Amino acid sequence: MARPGGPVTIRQVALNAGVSRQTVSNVLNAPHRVDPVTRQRVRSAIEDLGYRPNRNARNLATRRAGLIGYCLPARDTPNPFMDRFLHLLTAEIERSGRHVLLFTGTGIEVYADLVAQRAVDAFVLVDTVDHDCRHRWLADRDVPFVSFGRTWDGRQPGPWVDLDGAGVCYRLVTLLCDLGRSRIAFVGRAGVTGQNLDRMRGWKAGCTALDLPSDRLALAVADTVEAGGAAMRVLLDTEVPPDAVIAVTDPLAVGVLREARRQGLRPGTDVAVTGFDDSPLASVVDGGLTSVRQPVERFARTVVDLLDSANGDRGVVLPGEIISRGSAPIRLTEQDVN
Amino acid sequence: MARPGGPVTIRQVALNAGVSRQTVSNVLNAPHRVDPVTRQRVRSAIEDLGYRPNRNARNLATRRAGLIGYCLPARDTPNPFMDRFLHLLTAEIERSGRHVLLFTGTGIEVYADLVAQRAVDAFVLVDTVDHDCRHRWLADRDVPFVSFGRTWDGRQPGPWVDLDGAGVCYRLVTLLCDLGRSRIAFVGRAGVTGQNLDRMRGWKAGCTALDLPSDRLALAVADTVEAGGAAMRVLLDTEVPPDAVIAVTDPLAVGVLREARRQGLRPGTDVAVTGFDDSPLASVVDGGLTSVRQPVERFARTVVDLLDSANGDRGVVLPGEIISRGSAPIRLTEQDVN
DNA sequence: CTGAAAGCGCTTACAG
DNA sequence: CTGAAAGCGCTTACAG
Repeated sequence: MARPGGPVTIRQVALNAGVSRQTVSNVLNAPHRVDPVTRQRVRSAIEDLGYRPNRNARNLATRRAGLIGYCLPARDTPNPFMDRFLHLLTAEIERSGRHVLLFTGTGIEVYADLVAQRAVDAFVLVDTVDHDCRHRWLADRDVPFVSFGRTWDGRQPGPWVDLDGAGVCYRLVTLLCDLGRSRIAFVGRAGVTGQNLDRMRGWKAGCTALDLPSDRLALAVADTVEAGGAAMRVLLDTEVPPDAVIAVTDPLAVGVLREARRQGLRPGTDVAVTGFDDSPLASVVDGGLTSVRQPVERFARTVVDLLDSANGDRGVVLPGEIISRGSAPIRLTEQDVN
Repeated sequence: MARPGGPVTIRQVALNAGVSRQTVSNVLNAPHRVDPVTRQRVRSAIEDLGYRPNRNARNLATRRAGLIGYCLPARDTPNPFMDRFLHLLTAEIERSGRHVLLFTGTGIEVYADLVAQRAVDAFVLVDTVDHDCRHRWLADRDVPFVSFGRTWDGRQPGPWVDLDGAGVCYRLVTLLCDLGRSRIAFVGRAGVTGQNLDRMRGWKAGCTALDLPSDRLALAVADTVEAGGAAMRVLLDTEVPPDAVIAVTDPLAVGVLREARRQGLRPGTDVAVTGFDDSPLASVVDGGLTSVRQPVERFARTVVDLLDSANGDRGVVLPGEIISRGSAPIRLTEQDVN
């Protein structure tokens, strides 16, 4: 394995097998072109010497990088969901001998730099924001990419994958209604983003379809337990308080839950509460928090599929999975277990 | 920026500046060697054309990769602490124009492959286990690496960084004693690892130094809330139950807390509880969980320092920081706020 | 089927 | 200080 005299090159394999370097290359890249006998001989030499083509040399010749750029942004609060996604994405990309190249800079100049250096073949865009400028910038320069998340601005360039937030919220309303709930509130985030609006839309549509009121709405100022508690305080400070709350994140839901308990309400009984992302919080909360699990494996797989299929501007929405726990003991039907 | 005719090469810069390609290269890599006037002219051309050297070509010539390998292992349970570390490490490495290359395979053959392909310059080893075989393998082949975590087997090859677990546990005992606690228990993990033993050693040493008993010990079978609860049940099922518990992880501490409450004990009052890692859980728990925060910024910085200093087999232990919350309202002194 | 040639885009000694 | 030469280790047409 570890030869003296540095790493093994294609020249040594060629010498060892008694062929030219081109033939070794052909065995690796176009095996059908070389005689089975020669092929076997070369393969033995490769095996014996533990040869692996030098990545940089190969990349230079093929004008590829074998790397996919991924921005790992600074987060004020950890996001286990995104970390899981990164892991699965990395594994998926590895299957084709490529790897993920990580960077932290968020400015477009960082992308420009990576492109100019030919350091990556493509990008996977995450933490997409409304009107994200990266998509257009990359598309204009013919740099391949796939977006995890939408920019919510009409004609989004490039392929993308996202959760069907409206769909799962609609479904939550239906299931909460089955549970006998009729005053279903929604706790979103202030500074309404496309994602928020999407989920809110599903909630509204569900309420309308079932003839339930959809006027119980509170917006939290941050994605924290405290902000969730504050939002719940607002909701409870009305004539007829809600008997169910759909929160757009788990921390908010935990805050809602805590405030409810503080005001003497029994979670799951007096008020049903649901969150999003099925974070570790959800199972640690007393009694458990019902939450929407995102199909993170499918997201990762789909992203790589789109990356490799050059599928134009195709967008894919995937359904969320409702995980029922004590905070909202929803009875799932076969429709919910895909 | 985006020129027709593909990306800008060094040849075009040379033409544009009226010099040879070597001179352009020198301006980039040994500016002192070229005449200030020429240098300025070349720099203008670089600027005008938006030139950035092709990474692969440069790498091939310099026999470097500009990439640091990092294995992102599959986790059954999310680890926000390690994810933070990865982010900080990436940022730190970026400062020198390098990047992190991610992979998921844990077998040594994955490392061997990356090395043979010259895909990375070095590795950062995380999720180190007792008697980890990677360190010796890499050291034997002169592949640079730095370990985050110890192998706990005597002569560990290569530089490493780790938490002073014994030190912070010793300190915890002292502070809990100041709080009037005299029956301080320890909840570790079964299948005792070096990390466990290190922390346990600190706890034992602290108890001994203060003339406190150190016989209250329970081992949890998994790193979960449930296992923590089970361990606490064991500890409470004795003649004189503990009035303080040091748990080696936050999930275990949450389990301890929950079990205590279930048995009618008031956390922070009847029994003080501390955890490790200052995870999001710690601040979400009612009243808050006192926890040991790891100096993750310093870890990342130190790892990169060691990576670049070729500092032989130097090992660095860094102190933990105690974050006091309701579950163990420890009074910190200036000694604890470094 | 196989190999001699050219080239990928840089850098590193080394003459001038 | 500057440039002609050689080389990094591959691959890709293209003759034979």
